[in-house]
Amino acid sequence: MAETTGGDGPHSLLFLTDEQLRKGIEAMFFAYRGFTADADRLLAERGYGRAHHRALHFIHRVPGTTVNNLLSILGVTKQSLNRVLRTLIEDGLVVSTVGEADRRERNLRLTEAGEALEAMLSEAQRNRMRGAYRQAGPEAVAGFRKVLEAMMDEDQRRHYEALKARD
Amino acid sequence: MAETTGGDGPHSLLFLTDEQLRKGIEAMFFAYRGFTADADRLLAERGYGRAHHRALHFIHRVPGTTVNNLLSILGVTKQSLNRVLRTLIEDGLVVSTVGEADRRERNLRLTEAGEALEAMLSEAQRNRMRGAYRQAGPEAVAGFRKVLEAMMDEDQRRHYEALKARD
DNA sequence: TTGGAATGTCAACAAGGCTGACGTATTTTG
DNA sequence: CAAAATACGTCAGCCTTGTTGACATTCCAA
Repeated sequence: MAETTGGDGPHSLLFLTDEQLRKGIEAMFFAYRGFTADADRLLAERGYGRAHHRALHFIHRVPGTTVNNLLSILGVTKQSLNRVLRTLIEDGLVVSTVGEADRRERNLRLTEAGEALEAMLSEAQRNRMRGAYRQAGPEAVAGFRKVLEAMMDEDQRRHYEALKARD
Repeated sequence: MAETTGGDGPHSLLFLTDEQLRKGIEAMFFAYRGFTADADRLLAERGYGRAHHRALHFIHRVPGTTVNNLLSILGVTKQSLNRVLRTLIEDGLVVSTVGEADRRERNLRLTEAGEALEAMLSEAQRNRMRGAYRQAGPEAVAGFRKVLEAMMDEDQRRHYEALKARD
């Protein structure tokens, strides 16, 4: 009985107190800054921002993806994405080709230079994540992923799962 | 031997593969959107943004804090913070008083209206977090926190720990 | 008393969100 | 076949929130 109401064991509900929730909220805030810090530095050196990183990341993950699909993953307007995409194309990091089945669509792919930058950013972010994973251990990592997945909106989880299913 | 190199058990290093790290990275990206979504909606209805939320949150957490301390927690420039702070003061959500020990400093506090808005935003974010915690369970939550803490920069962790130590 | 620290303010600028409107090409549908 | 819907790009304008730089004020401390 004490196990479900007052105890500290695995069936305790003490992890749902406002104070515990608040610590989780603050942890998310501070950790997200660390999460993006390294890539942000690399991007700034090249005159890019996080928006460019996001585009590079998802075009790398889903080569040949359409503009519409990217819009839905990123959750921004086409005008906003277009601005970023235009500079990436002008700079020779992304190529846009007319769709084969549906010629209204554009298929987006990274060039070699685009892949190179994506790899650099991705490596920086993986290094940060690897350090955290190693420090925390496999069980913690499983919990980490579980909580994050439960925190997503439906739409976001749909995109996340679709990406997870790839390779 | 297989336990440390090839196995899937608690001593496996398979959680450090690039693919696992990538899933963690994408989980962070999508989850952070969910994390902020509810409060963002409430803020937008009132003509505020995330910057206002962050200021309200940390002033609530450390009543009487100085501008400088807030700057260091938030990691932005004083000009950027000042703009946000000014609107909050004009709108009667924050009061700034001259410091007693050091009259150069300004002590920041929430008014009743400020506390009310903070409580509303905080509740929205806690609800989201509570849902995720409940779904994931206490062990997962412990791992979640552990990984996030390991992901922070030194400075950020310092601020995080200082806040954790309060009440 | 003077130098430095803390704070505030003005100006200018950029990234990256947003809305609304419009044009064009293409596909789908009635 | 004509009309509607879709995919995309773009122009114009607005907002928030970040940045730098310059400068004034106030106050503490050497």
